[in-house]
Amino acid sequence: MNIQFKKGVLEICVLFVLAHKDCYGYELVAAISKRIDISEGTIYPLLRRLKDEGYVTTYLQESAEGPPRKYYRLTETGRNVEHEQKEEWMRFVASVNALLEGTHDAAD
Amino acid sequence: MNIQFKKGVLEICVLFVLAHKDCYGYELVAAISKRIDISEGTIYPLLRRLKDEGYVTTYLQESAEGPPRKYYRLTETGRNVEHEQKEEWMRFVASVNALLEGTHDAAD
DNA sequence: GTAAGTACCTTGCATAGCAAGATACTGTGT
DNA sequence: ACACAGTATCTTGCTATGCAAGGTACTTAC
Repeated sequence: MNIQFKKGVLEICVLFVLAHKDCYGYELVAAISKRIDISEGTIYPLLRRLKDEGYVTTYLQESAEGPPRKYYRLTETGRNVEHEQKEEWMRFVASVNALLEGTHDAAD
Repeated sequence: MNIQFKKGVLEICVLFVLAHKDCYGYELVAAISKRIDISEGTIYPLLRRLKDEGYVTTYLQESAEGPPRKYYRLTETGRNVEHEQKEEWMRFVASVNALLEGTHDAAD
C-alpha cells in the first residue's frame, strides 16, 4: 500500500470514526486497520495535532484490561472540519477519476 | 485543495497522461491543471524521479514558440507501473469509501 | 518472575509537493 | 535598442505527514 496515498486521509478517517463515538487511540488503530493499515506511530502524533487544533478534547477512563485509556471526543469545530474535509476528499477523488478516465479526449 | 491528498497521486496522473501521448513538462502542468492544481516546482522533480526509476525516457525537440521542449516517453516498465499504481489507487479509494460509509456498524 | 496483551508516548527518517527564484528563448510594443 | 510577456526549463529550502523502532507502565496468566 502506497504510504503517500494516506497523507491527509487518515486524519479524515479518525475524525469520521470519532464523529460516531468517542474512542481511545489504540481502539482507533484497530478500527481503521480493518480497512487501511495505520500504526501507533501515526495515530498518536495525529491525535495530538487534532487536539492542538481544537478538533477534539480528551478525558481519561480506567480500564480493567490495562493502563487508563485516553478517550477523544469531537468538538463542534471538529465536527465541522470532519464534514468539510470529507467533502473535499470526495471532490478530489472525483477530479482524479475524471482525469484518469475521460481526460485524454479533453486534453487534445 | 488539501496538498496532502495529492501525495503519490500526481505521479499516477503524469504516468496516465504519458500513456496516451508523449508530453513535455510544461504541457503536463497545463493538462493536469484542468482537474488538479499542480505547479512547475512539483512536475520537474517528479519527472526526474520517473526518469531515474526508468519509467520514462526523454528526447529534446525544437519549438518555434520558445526554448526546446524536453519530451517524456513511457517505457515498457513505466507502462506496467502506470497500470499497477492506478489499480492500487482504485483499491485505496474503495477502502477509504468503505470506511467513510459503511463502517460504523462493522466497527461495533 | 516473566511473558503476552493492552495502552500510552517519542525520536529520527523518508517522501512528496510547493513557493520562490534563476535561466534562456521568442515575439510584440515602443 | 529595450523592455515585457509568454514559453519552457530547472533548483533550493521549506513543510507536512506517515512509519519503524524504541521506551514506559498496567493487568492477567503461566
